[in-house]
Amino acid sequence: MPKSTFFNLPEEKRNLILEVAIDEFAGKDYDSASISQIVARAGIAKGSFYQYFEDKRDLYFYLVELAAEEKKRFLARHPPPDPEMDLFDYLRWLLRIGMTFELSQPKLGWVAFRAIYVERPFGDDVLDHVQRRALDYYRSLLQMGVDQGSVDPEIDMDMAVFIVSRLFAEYGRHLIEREQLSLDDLERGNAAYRDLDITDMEEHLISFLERGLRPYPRTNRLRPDAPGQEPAP
Amino acid sequence: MPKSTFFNLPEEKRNLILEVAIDEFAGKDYDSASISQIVARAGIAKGSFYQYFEDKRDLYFYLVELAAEEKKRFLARHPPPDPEMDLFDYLRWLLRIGMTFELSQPKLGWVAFRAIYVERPFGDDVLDHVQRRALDYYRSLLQMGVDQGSVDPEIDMDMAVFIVSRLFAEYGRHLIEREQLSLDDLERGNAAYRDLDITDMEEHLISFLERGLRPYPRTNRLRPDAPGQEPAP
DNA sequence: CTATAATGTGACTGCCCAGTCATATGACTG
DNA sequence: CAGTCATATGACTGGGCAGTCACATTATAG
Repeated sequence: MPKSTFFNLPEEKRNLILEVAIDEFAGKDYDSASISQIVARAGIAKGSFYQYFEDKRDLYFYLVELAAEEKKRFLARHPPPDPEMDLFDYLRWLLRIGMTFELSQPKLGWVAFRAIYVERPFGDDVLDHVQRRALDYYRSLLQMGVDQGSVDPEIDMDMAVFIVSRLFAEYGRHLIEREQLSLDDLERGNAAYRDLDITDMEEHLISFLERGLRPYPRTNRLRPDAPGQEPAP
Repeated sequence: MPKSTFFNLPEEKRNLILEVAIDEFAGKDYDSASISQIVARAGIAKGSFYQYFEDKRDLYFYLVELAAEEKKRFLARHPPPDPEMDLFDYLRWLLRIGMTFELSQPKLGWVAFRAIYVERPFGDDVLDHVQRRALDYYRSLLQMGVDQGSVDPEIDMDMAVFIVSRLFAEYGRHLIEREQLSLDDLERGNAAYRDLDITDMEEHLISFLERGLRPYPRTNRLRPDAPGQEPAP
């Protein structure tokens, strides 16, 4: 953990340091990320950095935990309208909110992505734990879906968890690359992306998952013009 | 490109250098990968390295192209039994062969993964080109699927390409992590993984894709015991 | 104001790096 | 044999790095 001096810093200075550090660790390996660069860009002395953090590793862990924490907080701040809703409506919400987060703080997203999928410079249980918790979350969602009757019980649960978690995790980066969005612009709120097209794409993704997961004799919720099994209102 | 001296090297020495270099670039960012480490581990002098390659970048590009080339060759060496087969049978074959490759040369896979999804240290058209070709390949497959009637034409093609390509790309690494396989053991052919479970998982993945992509009034090829629409033989 | 504690500083250490180059070794030619 | 060319070598250069430390500055307390 950072030292108390770091948390005593005026908020603006603390945020600047974090911003610069996130930028550094978002774009580079742990080994390549440079404390010298961070202090230079944040306009503080090398020595000061070591008043705030034990060492490079300390900062790194803090950033990774920050990423997990911020995402959790963000989701909590935008709760689903109805916790009892159908699984696929829930997934739609989760994807929407997740993408809003990813598109507003893409660099934190990269820090997390690197830590989970690219490198674990310290072997590290913490990351294992964060990742496991995320997977368990998806698993419990899907299990609820099975119980609700929204997910075909014949589907292999491990595979379903893999598919949903990876697609959700990849989708943000895919979008950013596809639309050639600049991470800096996104963070500053300057990026002009077409919300309409994007929610369209999310719809396609959810629709695909629904086709893949819902039991066969299904109510075709996705083509409301098609003959369904629901009674007319 | 490497210099002619590199290709004139006795095969064994050349392969050792490549092996060590792949290991280095598989585990680290371009910036962190160390020529000094490579030459030390390969038992050659620093100066010799620069007889073989222009510079670090030269080696890096060569490795990335090698990865693409090797994968292409591997696929060509294991052609599908029937090029006219149903899309999902074709995808099953593609996944099977792709995974065989990924599990026998996981480090090359990592080099490619880093180059495509993690970092482009040189802006680089080459990588764009490789990636685009892969995506176009998936796209043409899926388009053929639509023409065959195996893929619902209502499905958004971009989304389908995204889903199939990412899941196929992620599946190998997922498997390796899940089964805690050691990359070194895999490369040496020492890893004991249970082929049975793995092909089971592949079946689950293909089955999911089929559910998600095939048109609705579908012949249920995946649960042959379920009532289908085919006439009894 | 003075004394003490907390915070800020940047020159410095030892280390590793990519890339160079003068020199050495070997291989082939006449 | 001598001469020429290709290849091998490792000490060396300049630069970046994480982390340290003696000292400077600022805040707090008595």
